[in-house]
Amino acid sequence: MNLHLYNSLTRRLESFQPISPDHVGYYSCGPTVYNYAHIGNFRAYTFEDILHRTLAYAGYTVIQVMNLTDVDDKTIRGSRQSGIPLKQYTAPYIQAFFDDAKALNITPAQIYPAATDHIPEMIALVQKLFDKGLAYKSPDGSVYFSVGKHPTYGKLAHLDRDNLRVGVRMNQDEYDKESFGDFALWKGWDQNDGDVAWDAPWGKGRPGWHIECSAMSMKYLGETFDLHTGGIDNLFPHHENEIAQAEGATGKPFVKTWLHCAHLRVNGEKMSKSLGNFFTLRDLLAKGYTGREIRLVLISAHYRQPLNFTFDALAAAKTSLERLDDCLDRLETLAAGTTPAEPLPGAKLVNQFDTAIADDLNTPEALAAFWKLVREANTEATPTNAAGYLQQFHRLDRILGIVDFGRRPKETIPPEIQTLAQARQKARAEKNWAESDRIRDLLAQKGWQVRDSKDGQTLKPIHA
RNA sequence: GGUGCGAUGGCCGAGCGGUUAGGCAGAGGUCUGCAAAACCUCGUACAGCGGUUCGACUCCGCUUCGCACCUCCA
Repeated sequence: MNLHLYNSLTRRLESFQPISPDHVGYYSCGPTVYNYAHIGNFRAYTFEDILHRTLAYAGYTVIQVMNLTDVDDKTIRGSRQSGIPLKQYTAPYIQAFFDDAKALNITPAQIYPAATDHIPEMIALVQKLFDKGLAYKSPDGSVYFSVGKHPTYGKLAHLDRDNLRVGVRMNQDEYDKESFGDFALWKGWDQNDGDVAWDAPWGKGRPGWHIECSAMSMKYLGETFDLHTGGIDNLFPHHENEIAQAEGATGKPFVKTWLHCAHLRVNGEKMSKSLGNFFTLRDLLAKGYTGREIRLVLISAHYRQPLNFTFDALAAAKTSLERLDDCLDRLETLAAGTTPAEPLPGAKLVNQFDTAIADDLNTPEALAAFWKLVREANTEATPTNAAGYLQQFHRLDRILGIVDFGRRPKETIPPEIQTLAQARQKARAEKNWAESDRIRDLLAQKGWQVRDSKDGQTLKPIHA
C-alpha cells in the first residue's frame, strides 16, 4: 500500500516512509481527564484509530502512545472543588474514556502513559533545557521556555514572531515571564494547587501542559519518531511547544509527520454548552444511538474537513447499517458450510477502497467503494462466491470497524413464533391470503417481521 | 492585525479541467397474491461576479457568508 499522508509541518501530501522499515512510532494527544470527553473529542480519537488501523493494514507494527493528562488547571480545580484527591478524581474519567473508546470500536493504543506517572522524566527534560540555556526561572517559582532563543520556533504553526500579539484569552498579568511568547515548562506551586506538587531542583510545583507530551513521547518512542496527531486546535501552541521542547533539548528532529483532525460542528455551529448542542458519547448512547452508528457518522467525512454532526446523519447511518446487516445475513445463509474460493469476488472495489484509504485516509471515498461492494454482493452473490464476499467485507472492516462491531445479533426464534410462521406458510400454500396476512400482522405485533422469498420466508426481529 | 480552512442537489458528504461519487430521504419501476427486502431509473447540485481555457463545480482574482487558531479546547 502506497500510503500518502498530509503533513501539517510541510503542508503537503507526502509518501509515508517510516524511520524503521517495519514499525511505526505514533503519538496521539489523549484526553484531559477532568470530565467526560465529548463527541468532538471522539472525532479525533476515531480519526486516530483509522490511522492506526490503516498502518496495521499496510503491514506495519504500530506502537501508538496516547497520553492521559491527569494533572492540569482543570483537573486540579475539579479535584479541589469536590474535595477528592487528584488521582481519585481523575480515575473514573480515565475509565469512562476507555469505556467510550470501546463503545466506538477504537483500537486501543499500545501505551497510555499518565502524566502523573512521568514527573521524573519531565523534570529531566526541563533540566536539559536549563542546561542548554533555553529555560529560565521566574520570580514566582515557575520555569519558562525562552522562545526567543529557539530560532525555529513557529515552524509548525507558521507563525511570524513579529506578528504575535496578545490574544483576547491571554491575560498577561497572570504570568511572570520575560517575553510574552514564552510558555511554562513548570508551574511554581501556589495555594490553588493544594497538595498537588512535586519537588524539582528549581522548586516545588507541577509540570506545564506541553512538557508532558514531549517527555512521554520521547520516553516510549525515542527522540525522533514517525507520527504525531491531535486536533487542529492543538497545532498551536501545544504542538509547536512540544517541538520546541524536544528539539531544543535533543538537537534532533522530533517528529517526521504531524496530522491534525478538523473540528466537529453541530448543526453548523460550534459545539458549546451555551448553545445546548454539547454532547458526550454517553448522552448519545442514552438517547438510543449506538456506537456503531456514531462511528459511521464520524468516519463519513474526511478527517481534515469540518464535520457537521446532525441527528439526520445519525438516522441515515442507522438505516444504511440495517441494509448492511441484511446483506451480511444473506451472504452467510448462502455461504453456509463453504470456504472462500479464489479468485475472490469484488476485487475491483476492494482495490478502490485501498486506493482511497492510501490517499490520506479518504474514508468517504473508501466508504463509497464499500457500499458499492454491498450492492454488488446483493446482486451477484451465489452459494459459490458468498464466502468470498464475506471475506472481502472482513478485510475492509479491518479499517472501517463497522461490519462485525455492533452487528445485529442473531436472535433465536421462539417456538411460539416458529409455530405462527409455519401456520402462515400453510395458509399461503393454500392461497388463504386473509389468514396469512392476519398472521403476519400478529407476528409484527410480537416483534417479528416476515419476508417472503422464493426459498420460503425469513423472520427478522423488529427493533424500535 | 496575523495564520489557515470552508461554501456541492431535502440532509450528510467525496471528487475531478471534459466521463455515475457514496449513504439517507423522496418519486417511478422490476419482482411479489400483497407487504417487506433486493435491484433498476430519476434530481436542471456545485455561494456570487469577473478572468484563463476549445471546455471550469474543478485553475486564478475579487466579493459575500461561515469556521478555526493567535498561550494550556480534540
